[in-house]
Amino acid sequence: MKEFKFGVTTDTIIFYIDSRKNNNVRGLPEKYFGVLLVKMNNDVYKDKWVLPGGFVNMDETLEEANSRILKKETNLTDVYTEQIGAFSKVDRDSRGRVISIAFMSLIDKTKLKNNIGENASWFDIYFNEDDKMCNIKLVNDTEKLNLKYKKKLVDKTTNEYDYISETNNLGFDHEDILIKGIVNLRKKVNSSDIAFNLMPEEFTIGELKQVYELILGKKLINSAFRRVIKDKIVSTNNYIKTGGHRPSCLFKYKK
Amino acid sequence: MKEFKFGVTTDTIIFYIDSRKNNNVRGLPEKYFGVLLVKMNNDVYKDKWVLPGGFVNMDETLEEANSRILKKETNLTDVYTEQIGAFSKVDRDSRGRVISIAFMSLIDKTKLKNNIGENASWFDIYFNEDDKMCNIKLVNDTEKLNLKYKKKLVDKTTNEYDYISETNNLGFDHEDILIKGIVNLRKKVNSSDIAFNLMPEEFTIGELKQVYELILGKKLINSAFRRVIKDKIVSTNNYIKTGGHRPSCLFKYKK
DNA sequence: CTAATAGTGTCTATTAGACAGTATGTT
DNA sequence: AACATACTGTCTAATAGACACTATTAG
Repeated sequence: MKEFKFGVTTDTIIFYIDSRKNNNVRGLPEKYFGVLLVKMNNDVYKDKWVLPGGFVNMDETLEEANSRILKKETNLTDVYTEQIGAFSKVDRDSRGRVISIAFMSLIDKTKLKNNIGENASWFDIYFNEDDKMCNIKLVNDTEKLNLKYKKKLVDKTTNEYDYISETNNLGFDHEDILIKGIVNLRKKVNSSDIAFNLMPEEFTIGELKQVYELILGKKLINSAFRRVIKDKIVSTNNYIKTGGHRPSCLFKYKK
Repeated sequence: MKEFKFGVTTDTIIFYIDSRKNNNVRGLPEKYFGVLLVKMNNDVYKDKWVLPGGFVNMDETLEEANSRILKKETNLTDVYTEQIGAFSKVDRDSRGRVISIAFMSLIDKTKLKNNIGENASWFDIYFNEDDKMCNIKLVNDTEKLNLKYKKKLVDKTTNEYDYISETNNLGFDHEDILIKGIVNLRKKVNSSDIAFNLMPEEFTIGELKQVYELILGKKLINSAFRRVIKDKIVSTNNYIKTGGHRPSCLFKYKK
């Protein structure tokens, strides 16, 4: 049957929150938000950074393929994952006609025990955006990638935007996939509890607020944040020292 | 390359609003909400109703394939369409390893000029649901399909549910696809303007409210609805007689 | 007139933004 | 004591639900 000759891949956007010391600042670690990328080495996109992904086997579902790739890259299982969408431009892959289904996973990077592959690297994400554009900086220890998107308002009542990539600093169409993942993550962060998948078991409200701010790319109002979050968390009655001043209470997610 | 042997199809959930006279009631036509199905005739699912769909050609994107199939079934172009998700159970299609990407389209059935294919049929949708289950009746002139879903609360803060199909009255995994489309439509109806894609150019507020009620499967409060909708519509200053009583104003969508 | 549908007004409860103010630790 | 961070309280604006109320027309 002539139609059975598509290649199918999954690509997975592994968003992480990392907690580590900023050398310029005294006190406790800070939070960083980012994404795992791998460097291509055997293709026309040689040396381009891309989202981790791979071909789907004939005997597995898309979700199973995605879990397999996630485990291969991070050695993690039982990770929060959701489907983002299918990408199918005819010339998106030079190896042939390949469609890709993108997934988004959320991990707490501090939980990682095993090292990632030598071609992989964690890139912190920094936003710089306004109503017309969104610039994204992806930064690891040695490299800095600048992605630029034009924002087009598509629905004024819901303030929904289309993002059109104007750069070409990731391989394949992965700039399109990444921005779709970010938009999806931001929407869900505001309307569900998925942010807790990025947190350790116990955390302070200040840390949680930092995570929301990193994802949304803007500062939140303290009292409003506490109000919204207070029904979702439960105190452990343990306190930790933070930043050298008043200790803060550790909370858990109330499921 | 051994991986290049997937079949890829698109399946499209064509939701419609129809306006037609209910024989039991005097006065103006009523609104009906439903979905287009086609009867299989050449497969293991012979005589099962399924969503219209077809194989993606090697030289077209998923979106292009979906538009082609939509045009074939309804002769409509320029229809509001969005991607719903990819479905990939290994045994979902007996013809081989086929994954399907589902789309959702919204049409105003009264705009249709051309007849649909002889294997296709419009099925009105009726909901009967509570917190634990959702029963869906699909009704055309001669047949009635009952779909039953178990509802599982997955996120109490956002009141988000999983729907697990307990019936097998559509072919393939199309019960799964249909419920995902309905959930997606309901979410978007509440947070965007997509419902206007189901309306004619001019409509009364009462008609618009009916459409929202049909999709959401529940009655809305009149004054609250008018408050929310009033910034999205603009009066044409034309009035029509409705139901034999006070005339109502015709409005247009304010883009 | 009555019945039926169209459309308005208003009270209340809930929630978000803004921001002042209090609490408790380190240095 | 000074200051940084944790945390609370309160005013206001916006919005949704509930429901009573008025308006207009057919019969």
